[in-house]
Amino acid sequence: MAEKYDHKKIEQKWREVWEKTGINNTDLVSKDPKFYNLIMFPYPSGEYLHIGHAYSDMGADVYGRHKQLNGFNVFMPIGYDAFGLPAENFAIKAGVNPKDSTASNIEHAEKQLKSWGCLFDWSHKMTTSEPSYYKWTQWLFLKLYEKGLAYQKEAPVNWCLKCMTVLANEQVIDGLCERCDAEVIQKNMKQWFFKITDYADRLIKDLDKVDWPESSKIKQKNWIGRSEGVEFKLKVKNSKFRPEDDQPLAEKVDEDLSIEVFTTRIDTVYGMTYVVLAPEHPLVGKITTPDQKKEVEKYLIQSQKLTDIERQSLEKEKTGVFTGSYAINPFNGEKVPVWIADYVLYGYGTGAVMAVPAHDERDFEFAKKYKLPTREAVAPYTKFETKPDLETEVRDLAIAVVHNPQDNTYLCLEWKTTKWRAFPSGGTDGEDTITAAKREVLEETGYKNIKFVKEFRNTIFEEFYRPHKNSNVIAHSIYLLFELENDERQEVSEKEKAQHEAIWVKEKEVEKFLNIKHLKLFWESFQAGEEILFTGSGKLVNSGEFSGLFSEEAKEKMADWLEKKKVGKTKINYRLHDWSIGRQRYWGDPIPIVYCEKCGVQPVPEKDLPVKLPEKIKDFRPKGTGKGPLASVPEFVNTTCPKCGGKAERETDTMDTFVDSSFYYLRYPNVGNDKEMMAPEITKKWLPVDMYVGGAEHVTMHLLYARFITKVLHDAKLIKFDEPFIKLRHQGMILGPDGKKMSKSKGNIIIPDEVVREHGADVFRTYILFMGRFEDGGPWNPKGLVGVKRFLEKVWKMYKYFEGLDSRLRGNDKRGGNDKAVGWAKVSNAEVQAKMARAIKKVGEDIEEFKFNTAIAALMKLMNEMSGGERDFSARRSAKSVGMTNRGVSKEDYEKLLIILSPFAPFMAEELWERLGNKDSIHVQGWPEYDEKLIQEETVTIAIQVNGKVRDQVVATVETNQDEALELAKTSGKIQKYLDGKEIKKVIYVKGKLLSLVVS
RNA sequence: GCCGCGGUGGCGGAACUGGUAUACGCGCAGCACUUAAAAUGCUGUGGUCGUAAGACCUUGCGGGUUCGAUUCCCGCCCGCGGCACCA
Repeated sequence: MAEKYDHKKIEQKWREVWEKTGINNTDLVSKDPKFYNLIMFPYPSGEYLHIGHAYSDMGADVYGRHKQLNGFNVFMPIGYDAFGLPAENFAIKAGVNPKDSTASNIEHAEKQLKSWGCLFDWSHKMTTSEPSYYKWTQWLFLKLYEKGLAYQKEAPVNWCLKCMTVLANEQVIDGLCERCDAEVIQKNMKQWFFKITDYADRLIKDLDKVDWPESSKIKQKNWIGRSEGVEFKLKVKNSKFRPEDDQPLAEKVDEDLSIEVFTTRIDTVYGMTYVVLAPEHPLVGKITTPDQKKEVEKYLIQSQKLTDIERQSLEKEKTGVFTGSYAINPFNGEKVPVWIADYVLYGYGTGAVMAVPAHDERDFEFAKKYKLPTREAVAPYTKFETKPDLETEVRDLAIAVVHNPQDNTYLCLEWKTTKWRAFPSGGTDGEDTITAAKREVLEETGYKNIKFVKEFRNTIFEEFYRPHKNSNVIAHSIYLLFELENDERQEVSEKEKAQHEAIWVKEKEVEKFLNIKHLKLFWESFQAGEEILFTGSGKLVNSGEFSGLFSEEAKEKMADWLEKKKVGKTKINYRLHDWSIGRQRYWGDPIPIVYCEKCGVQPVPEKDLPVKLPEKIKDFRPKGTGKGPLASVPEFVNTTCPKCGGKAERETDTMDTFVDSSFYYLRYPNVGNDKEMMAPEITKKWLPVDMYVGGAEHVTMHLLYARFITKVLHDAKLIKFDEPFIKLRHQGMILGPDGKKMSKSKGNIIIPDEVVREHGADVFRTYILFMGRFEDGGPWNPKGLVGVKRFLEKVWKMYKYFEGLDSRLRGNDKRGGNDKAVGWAKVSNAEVQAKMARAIKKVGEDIEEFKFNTAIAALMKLMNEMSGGERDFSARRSAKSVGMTNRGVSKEDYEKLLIILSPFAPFMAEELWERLGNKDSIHVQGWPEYDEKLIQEETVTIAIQVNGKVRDQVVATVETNQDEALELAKTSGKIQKYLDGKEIKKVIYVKGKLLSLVVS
């Protein structure tokens, strides 16, 4: 029988059989060890499910199937995230009700999903836009409301001009709406928020508990953006104050007015030369002096006009205006001007900052533009190699940087013994630095005529060992630039000569060999004579009682100081904002709140849930009035107060879709339960999720929200765990055949439906996972797919040998009579057994690590080993017709191959399994066992290296020891050639791997 | 700018904990089968030089550590993703 592999027929057949037998419907109460294998549920927004969905689901499915073969009761549920802006926007465009378009989109998605051969349990399907689901979304809202975690506040929110709704920060990309790319502006509105910031610390800390990609953990940490610092108050001199006034400070201080600032660099506070308020800061009006009023108002109007995109654009030059007032630095009592500038954000910290231009890039830039002074407070400190036993002296050091303008080189000393290089330098010992430097140059190098150019004004500390003095020094280094006037030199003393040599070094080399980190940093500024900016940590200077401390220590002491003086305290700030969840749109869960004239804000009682979204609504399009379309449905809006029974109105905002998806994984095992959101027993058994697979783009949104909600429910004692997803893996992106991101305009889209139709799901699955690393994705190559197809067809063809195996042994060589050597033996030969064992191990381990590409490579290799190899002429006739020879493979071997292939090609494996005469499904078999002993190769090839290069290979056993290996090596003619007349100085032996000989 | 990931044959990509770089697949070449083509199978395939044996070179670039580096360290270049005036 030469039946061709017909994927359409086979896949259709098994889809029906599996659906009928319900093989993938998980029995949630059965006792097997459970495995909750979850994919991010699809969002049926109108486009077909794209190749990315297929990639993710297929990878997760292979993993799940492997778990199933290893005895786990695998639950792989499926559902639809159906509410929200994209679905609604799609409906508006199509001119239909979102309910209808969503239904038809789901219908198509379902067909696609079912064609992929995944373990989806359709009996637990759910859709977030159905009342049976969103009842629990509303229930969740009430829980948060109860705990004070859902609240309303007037706040500047992101407002999409096109979608005409509020967006969460996470949904604003580069100042544009994530979904429609329209401009997003800031608007002040009363909004519903979830207090995710209360959980910020735990959301960071608990990342340690989960097995997630490290990069995703880092992304979440950065997104939350915790920063430790201090908040402190600066008193403001009242508005009548003039800088020209020279009154005692105390008299001028307005005790009631103070500016609170937040900083993470309190160690630089002595470098503060001005203070900046954000334009929206409430103090702006109070402290602006009459003569600055005009200017300030002009500036405020001007900055309001800017959109967020413009304001945040880095190219934009910083602008600001002086208020006329001054603030007092509590540390030194100094008065510094207060400015207004829009580079300070009102939404972060206190909306005001202390400006330290010497140590902050933004302040530096601003100060430069407005000619504000700069003051150094922290000096760089570098520790080079020192000798621990020696004493360390502290001294001022004059360092001479002598430039030769003739050839643009610099004068350096190279120590003879250590090759240590440095500029000529010497202690000043109270002497004038220029004189000291000149003297050192003369003594050490002999150059007589050098001209002083300038001194580098920043302090630099360096700690190092001086070979010429055999001592350690902490140097307060003063760099001086000289120019060489002429070559005139005097004789250098013998003592100096013996130690080092004067050399001229090219400009580029200077930075390189001196390896003086901080000088390098400043080299350009130094040459240009510019002021420098140092943003690192170091040793404090010009900082009163704190001078001499290192930054870290100073931060603590200064915070203590502030606390003692009661003007400040340590404070932790987050970039993360509370989650704005209200949407002025139709297609979402109504927020279960009513407003009563008498009782105020009232939550809808649990028993009245769900608050149904009215289905018959004339116009569901957004109005842009700040209120959602539900506001124009009186039957919805008008209700009675749950408390007093009086007249009341419903909240007309709907919830952000991310609320729906923040708990869906909890709901899956509870589908059908309309009494409670989570039944304790089943929830305890199935959660948390064991493996979660989905795109990395959800790290800062969905995954963060889901973790937050899980923690809230944990704290409410509704669940025992506080992390929802134990393991997380991301799929990479599948690119078009041209290596570019797939897009309609580029015309490089691969449609999953077409791949299934043309090649079948098995080829699709196997190819897409073979392409490259799962987390990397890569370009889709139709030619590469051919290779995978060939491989599967080979597996298919092999079946012919086993057809009717029970009645007659295949391949019995009728002519030669030597069935063992050439035929399909009943008992497979040892070689095949060993290769099989290795493949079983490798494929299993690789799937476990999501290394599907190498697992498939191992399967291909096994197939080649089982079918290819030496030419078998006795079987030639069959080799011709079926395209392969053989190596003595038994039916059992073939079955094992099918089992380990089945996660990748579930349809074909099932079909062949059945054809071999098996009654039950291949997918409920056990992962084949193998004998560990067979894994070990008994003979190994040992590489022989001579002086690091492989020169020959010898065959040995795993047991071969170093001496034996050496003997073997010596017998090799190739090796002898290299050993001839030489002495073996060193032998390194890695058992079973290589022998490395060092000869000379 | 900051954070993260990556750079390996003609191409997609392998490589344990520092131990024979290029597994597996594509492509290409030769052979077999065929009247022929396709399909299939077998063999070969990093580069340069060489008739050959072989030699030398090779994991983005430049240094370093090591008997030995794709792997570790230092300094760069390029690509991708995220954040972006967060004080």
